[in-house]
Amino acid sequence: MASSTELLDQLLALSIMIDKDLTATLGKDGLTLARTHLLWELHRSGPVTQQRLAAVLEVSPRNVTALVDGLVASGHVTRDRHPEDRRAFLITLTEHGSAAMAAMAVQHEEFAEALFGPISARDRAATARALDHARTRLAALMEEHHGEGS
Amino acid sequence: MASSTELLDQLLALSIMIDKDLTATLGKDGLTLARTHLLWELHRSGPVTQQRLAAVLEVSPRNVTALVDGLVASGHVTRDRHPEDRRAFLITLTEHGSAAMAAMAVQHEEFAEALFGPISARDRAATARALDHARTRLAALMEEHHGEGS
DNA sequence: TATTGTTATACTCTATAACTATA
DNA sequence: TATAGTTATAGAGTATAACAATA
Repeated sequence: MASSTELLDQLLALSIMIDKDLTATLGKDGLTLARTHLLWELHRSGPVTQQRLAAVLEVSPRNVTALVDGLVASGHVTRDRHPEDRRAFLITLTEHGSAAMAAMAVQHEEFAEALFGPISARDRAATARALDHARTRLAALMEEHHGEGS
Repeated sequence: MASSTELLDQLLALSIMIDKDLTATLGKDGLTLARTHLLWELHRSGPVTQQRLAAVLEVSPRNVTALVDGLVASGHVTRDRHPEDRRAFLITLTEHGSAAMAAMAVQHEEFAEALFGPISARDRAATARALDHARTRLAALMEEHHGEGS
């Protein structure tokens, strides 16, 4: 009968499993979730400044410095002076980083297909509606809490 | 049309939001996700040893020591000598910890109701089917990877 | 000899505050 | 004066390895 609470618990259980699986998979390539998130953004946007990355990833500039340090060391990105603003750096994917993101895009689709492929179109549509509704509601709730907090 | 990939992305986006909201909410009570997870297990099982907690939470015994240290300091649990095994400790919820978990159970249901309450029974059932299927498939995948790894 | 938990050590993610170089 | 990024400092979560006390 799927009560709201059961649904939430199922969602959380699945999230935790995905997180664990992803962490293990990335770990084999010497990557972490946080660093991969940064690489993924770079893949989507092209070269950007660290300030920009901090805004998009919603983490502190200090944190971006650390993440980029690691990714430079692992050869996934380069940190070059910005040609027009000598205060800033441009973070750019190396070939290695690009290849890793291209492979990840493929894996991502395969993963999605493995998890949800065999499900009926009708159930997929219903699930999309439910998740979308939950996301909208949660965004509203967080907006309220934000108001309270400040 | 909700492709598998779109569904996965929606799921991931919602997971991240829930995680963020939960972290913020717990933070107001001086709790963290990892410590709350431990408290929740204690709430379900009653007093147990650290070894037991390490197994259930799937983290290292060393990590449990650190988590319990924090929870003792915040007054959520007590660490008492096991009456029958002098090597071990029994971790027990204090009244404060019990009250926190009782309140959390209520909040959890309210949260689920806010997110999924307004969704039709039919869509909830379809979502439950989809999530359950994904969980089962993922468990199988992880089992395979585990075999490869070792 | 096996188990329970700790100390020692280390890595990652995260944040704030103070500071430097540049705009 | 404002912005980009770093150094300094700190706390949480996580892990392995070596060790103590007890079984």
